[in-house]
Amino acid sequence: MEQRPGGRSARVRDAVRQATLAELAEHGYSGLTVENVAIRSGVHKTTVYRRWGSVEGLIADALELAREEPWPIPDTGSFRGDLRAIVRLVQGGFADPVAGPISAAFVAAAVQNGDAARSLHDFFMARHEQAAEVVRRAVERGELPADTDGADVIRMAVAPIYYRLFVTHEPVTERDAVRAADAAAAAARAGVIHGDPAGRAADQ
Amino acid sequence: MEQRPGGRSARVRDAVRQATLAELAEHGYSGLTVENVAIRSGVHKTTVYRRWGSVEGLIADALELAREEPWPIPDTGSFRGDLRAIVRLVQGGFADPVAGPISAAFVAAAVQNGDAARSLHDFFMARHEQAAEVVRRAVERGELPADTDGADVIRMAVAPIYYRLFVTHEPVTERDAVRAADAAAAAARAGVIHGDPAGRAADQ
DNA sequence: AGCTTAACGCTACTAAAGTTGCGATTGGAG
DNA sequence: CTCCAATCGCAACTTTAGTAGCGTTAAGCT
Repeated sequence: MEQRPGGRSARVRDAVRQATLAELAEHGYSGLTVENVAIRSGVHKTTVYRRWGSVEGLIADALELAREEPWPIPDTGSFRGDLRAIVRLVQGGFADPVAGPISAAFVAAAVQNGDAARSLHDFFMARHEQAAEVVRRAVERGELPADTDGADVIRMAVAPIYYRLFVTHEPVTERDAVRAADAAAAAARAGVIHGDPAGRAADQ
Repeated sequence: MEQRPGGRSARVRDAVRQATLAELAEHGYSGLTVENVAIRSGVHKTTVYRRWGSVEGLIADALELAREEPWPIPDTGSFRGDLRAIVRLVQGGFADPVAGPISAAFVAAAVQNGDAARSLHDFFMARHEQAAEVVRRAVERGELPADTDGADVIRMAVAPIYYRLFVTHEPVTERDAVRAADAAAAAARAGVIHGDPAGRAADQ
């Protein structure tokens, strides 16, 4: 009756997760197939289908793994510097030949599959909350209005990167990243990205 | 040797295009299949495969149709008003039960297929260029610095909408749209979104 | 150690996606 | 009007994705 997280199941899960990431890095999302993951992991095809259901299930599971590892929140001393560092970290991640395709695959999978979308949603909520730390510090330093919505500042800063990558399919340079960060910083400083009067704290 | 744009081919193409849009509106991108489009259009499955190749090809073609029809660029008298109107138009489009799924399908298809990505790229380049008109007017009125990058202001304004919809999968309210527009306006007014010194006019 | 059973491996099967070859239309030029 | 070639319709086929049934393995408990 009890689960068996300590034994074979755990080994299988790890093998499949790792194979999924490796396949994603090599062939991207459109080249990801259950059969190839099964072969690479040494786990049988039927088993993968039983436990993960589909390609999107594999990705949703890999996302949980990605969510666990924390994020280096910068502390440069200035708000503009922190924000620039965050956005450049995002841009650099997508430019990386290994991490880039994997991250892009997560976004691509979530566009199609509800489970992956939920996983990605949770992932970003955690990221926004972590990154909002730089806004809190800026408020304490008096650089920003007290009612600034931290998570929304992060959204404004990184959104143009994702917009270029996944919507308009334009190239993204480091210069674009810096500009997006500066734009969000300017808007925050102008007091435009303020917290809501009505309770909207819990999104969704 | 010559093409035959006037005859049967044109009829077939129109039928398939229309069937594609209808199927997208009903079942969304994940429910779009070549076979159903073939049945609905009255065109044989093989023919659709030969001319469009795949589901993504169908969408890429439908996109060209969408690109042709022009866009109502607002003229409210103030830059902030114009920008708000544009972003709310985008947000409203995705909220529409008919246009929403179709637009979302375009984005979803482009994430996976190179042809669809190119089509969508061209589509947005045209849109940005058209919408940048509101920035030009604002510059003439003296509301913005002369070297403001019009297309980039539009990008900053609409990016958070797409970011929420297709990346973080958060709900998008009208309030979010207004805030995104105001943030971009504030950044533009602060002179952060300025044109490049080195020639980067031709993107890509 | 021995037992129980959740989880896995394997083969065979079904369903759906996509392809091929050929004969039938049809638009357009002489 | 006649002919030609591009395009389409059609049926059969191949390939790939996903499922079902059943025997086998091994984790965890006594």
